[in-house]
Amino acid sequence: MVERISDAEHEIMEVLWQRAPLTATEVADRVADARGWSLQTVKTLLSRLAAKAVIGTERDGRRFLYSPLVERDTYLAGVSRKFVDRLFGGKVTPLVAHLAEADELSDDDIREIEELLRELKG
Amino acid sequence: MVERISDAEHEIMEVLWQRAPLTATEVADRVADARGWSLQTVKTLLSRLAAKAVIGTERDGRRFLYSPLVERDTYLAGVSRKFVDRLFGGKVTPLVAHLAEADELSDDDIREIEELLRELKG
DNA sequence: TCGATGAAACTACAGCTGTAGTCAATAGCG
DNA sequence: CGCTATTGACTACAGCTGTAGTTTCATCGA
Repeated sequence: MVERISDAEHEIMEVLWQRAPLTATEVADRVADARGWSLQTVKTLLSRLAAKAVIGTERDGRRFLYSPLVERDTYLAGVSRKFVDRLFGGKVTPLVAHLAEADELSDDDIREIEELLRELKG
Repeated sequence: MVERISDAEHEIMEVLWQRAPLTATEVADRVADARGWSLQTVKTLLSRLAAKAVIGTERDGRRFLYSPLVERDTYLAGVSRKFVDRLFGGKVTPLVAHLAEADELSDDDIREIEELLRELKG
C-alpha cells in the first residue's frame, strides 16, 4: 500500500518519474508551466513526499537531489484499482462501457484498444 | 461540472442512487454495514450534499426526504474523465493497457470488452 | 397538557491539502 | 573576511474531510 498522494503532490511525482534525480529548483522549473507554483510551494510538496517515503533524498553539497522511490506503474496500479473498486464494483468492463457510452472513445481509440486486446490474447 | 464529492459523501450517494427518496435514518441504516457511522455523521454528510445541490430535500412532516439531483451516470462520467485525464493523459487506451498489464483483466473481461467494442462500431 | 422522543440545525475539532512566508545556515564572490 | 544569494527547515493558515456532540423544536402518547 503506497501512501496517499494528493493532486498537487502527484504533479511533482510526474516530473520526477520523467527524470530523476532532480533538485528542488529543477522540479519547480518543470512544473512552472502547468501550475504557477512558487519555489517554496514545490519545496513543501517535496518535503511531504519525502516524509511519506514516496521519494528519496540524496545530499549533493548544500542541496538535495530527489528521486521517486515508488514506480509509476506501481502507483497507477494501486490508484486504478481503488478507483475501479469504488466506482465500478471492481469490474473494469463497466468502466470501459461507461467511457464508451459517454462518447469518450473515438473510433481510433476503439481500434487501438481492439488491437491491444488482440495482442493480449496472442 | 458537478461539485466535488468526497469519499464518505459518495457512499451516501450510492445508497440514494439505489433507492430514493429516503429519510436520514433510512440512509443511515443502509450504510451502517459498510461504514459504522453514527446517525449524526450521516446527517452531516446529507447536509453537505444538499448544500452542494447534489441531492434535493423534500419536507415530509417533521423530517426530510432526500433524493439525488445528479444522475449516477453523469457523476461517473465526470469522475472518470478527471481520472483518465490526470493519470493517463486523457487517453483511455493507456488505461486499458495498464489494467491489462497489471493482470486486472481476465480472459472473460477481454472477451466482454471486445464484444462491447463490436457493438459500439455497429 | 406535559413530558419523552425523534428530527434537523448548529457547533466542534483534528488531520489533510494547497499555497506560501520567514528563518537560519552555508557557500561562493568580491 | 564579510556580504549576498541559495537552499532546506520551520511556521502559517484557510478550506475541505471525517466524525461526531449538543441544542432546539415539534409532535405523539399518557
